[in-house]
Parts: sequence; structure tokens; C-alpha cells
Amino acid sequence: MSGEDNLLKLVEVEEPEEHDYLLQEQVGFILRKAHQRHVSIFAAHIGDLTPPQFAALAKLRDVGETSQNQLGTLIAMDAATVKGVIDRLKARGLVELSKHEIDKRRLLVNLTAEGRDAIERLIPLAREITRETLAPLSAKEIATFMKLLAKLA
Amino acid sequence: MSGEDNLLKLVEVEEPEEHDYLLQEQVGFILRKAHQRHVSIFAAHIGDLTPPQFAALAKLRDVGETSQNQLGTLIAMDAATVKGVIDRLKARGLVELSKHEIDKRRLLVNLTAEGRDAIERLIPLAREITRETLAPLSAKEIATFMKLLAKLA
DNA sequence: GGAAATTCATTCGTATGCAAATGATATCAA
DNA sequence: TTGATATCATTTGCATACGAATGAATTTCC
Repeated sequence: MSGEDNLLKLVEVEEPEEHDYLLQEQVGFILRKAHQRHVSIFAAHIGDLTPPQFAALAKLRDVGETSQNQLGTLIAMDAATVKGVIDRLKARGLVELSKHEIDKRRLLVNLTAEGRDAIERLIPLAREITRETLAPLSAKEIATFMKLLAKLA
Repeated sequence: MSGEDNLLKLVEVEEPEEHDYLLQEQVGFILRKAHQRHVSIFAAHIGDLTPPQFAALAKLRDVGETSQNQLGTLIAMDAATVKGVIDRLKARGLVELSKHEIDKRRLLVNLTAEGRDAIERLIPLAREITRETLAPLSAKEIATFMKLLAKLA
């Protein structure tokens, strides 16, 4: 029997190993791919603005003038990231910056007229981006998915 | 009546506008936040490796030696991105590179002994990362969510 | 009132992520 | 066989993303 055992062992060593951890089944990996797909769909519809830049404009439309930091909180960006986004929007004339009269630490951000025009014009495209991103799901699946996704975010 | 109409109009102008497009309800925005949360959980458990770096090691464990490009396809990274990831793993001695004997375009990537030790050591932590990322959901919700997320990715 | 803690913004360094251009090699097809 | 195509890898440029450090201004609290 020991001869057979050795033979089996030799064969097994050459076999591919069993892996019970599969990268492609992990939430993090699939979440990253789903996000990538969304960004790609976004870029196909809105080529001259990134999703973070769009988020900044859309949120400014909602809340009006706010501090750069507060805006970052609202759109889930840390201070370093939001600064870059706002800098680029400012360079394109879509937002304007001013100093807070009372609290001298704060940098106020607001839409320019051009920025307001831009975001109003882009919102219909953004609706289509959302629709296309969710296109693989039925209406009922969308409702379920959004509820669960919100719990994870 | 025209007097009343004017009064109403004046009041309405001062009211905050109704916005039927809400950024915080859009898939793309929540997807980005969910991904951010996952990366944060990942970093709390595995501080010295990023999710993409981990993905490269985990996939190399699965498939063994492959070309850099093929690896990129397997872990959803474009050629430019995967190069940077592999360069950093190589600099840390976790992967080794060699030239394909027949096809001289290809750069083969493989785990080093150290890289194999590292990924085996990290996989239990990765299981915990997955568990913690999905912690807000029940077992049944996890099954539903993963099925729907996979459809979107 | 004043020291300590907090908040806001900036800067630096590192790491994805992707489009576009380039060069080397391989494959396909006339 | 050779000319057109396609593939693999690299490089450059731009845009997030975030930790950590810094400085200025404000708030807290004793």
C-alpha cells in the first residue's frame, strides 16, 4: 500500500492546488469592477467632466455656497482631494471662491453662472448614466440593490 | 387675482428650489462611497499592501506564472496600471519577472517564495475584510446583494 | 483670560486609474 | 513572402484618493 500512496502523492503534487479563496468572488473586487464600469459609462456620456467634478457641481446646486471642507464632507472627499477638484473647476470658471467674512479659515465655494448652466445641462445626461449603469437589473432588482448598497456605503 | 399671483411668485422665488435629481441617491455616487468604505476596512486589516497589490498576488497564486498583460486582464487593470502595481511588488521582492522564451513581447510575472508566503499569510485577513465589509447585511441579504452586484460588474 | 484642543485649508508623497502615443514583436491575409 | 493588423509593454499626462505634516484661525474649557 505504501507504494500506491507514494504514487498518489507524486501525482497530487503535480495537480493544481484547491483554492477556497477566490478573488473574483470577494465583495471588494467586484465593487471595484462595478465602480469602474460606472465611471466608464459616465465618461461615455460626459466626456469633459469627471464624476467627482460633477458631484461637486451637483451638490453646490443643492446647497448653494458652502465652505470647501463642508462640500468635501457632503460629497465624501477628504480635504486634499476636494481641493484639487475645486481648483480644476475654478480654473474652468465653473465655480468661484471667496473668503468667509467671519471665520477667516473658511474658503467659500459657489457656482458661477456658467457653472449653474453646466450642471443644469448635464443633469439629464446624468439620469441616463444612472439608467444605463443599472440597465442589467430589472426594476424590482434595482430597488433591492439600491437598498442594500446604501447599507454598505 | 393678479395681485395674489405676484405675491405667490415673490414667495416662490425666495424658496429653495425643488431638485428632483439627488446626487446622494445615484448609483454611481453610492458605489463610490461603498468602495471607499471597503478600501478603508482593507487598510485597517492589511496596512502594508493595497487592494490592487493584494489582487495581483492572489491571482498569481491562482493561476501561477502569467504575462503582465494577462494578469491585468484577470484582475481588471489596464496595462499602464498593472505595470505600476507589479513594479512595486517586484521592488518589495514579492514577485519576479522573466522574459517569455518564445514570444519576446511578453513579460512573465510569478510569485517569489516570499510572495507566496505573504499571500498565504494574508488570505485569512482578506476573509475577515470581506466579512466586515458585508457586516451591515444579513446572510440572506448578502446572497442577494452579491448576485445583483455581480450583474453590474 | 488664556492654554489646550479643534477645525479649515494647504502641501507633500505615494498609489491607483485611464487615455493616448510609441516601439517591438507576432499574426494574418492577399 | 510581405504588407497590414494586432498584441504586449512602456511612457507621459492628467485626475482621483488618502495619510501625514503644517500653519492659521477658532472654540472649548478651566
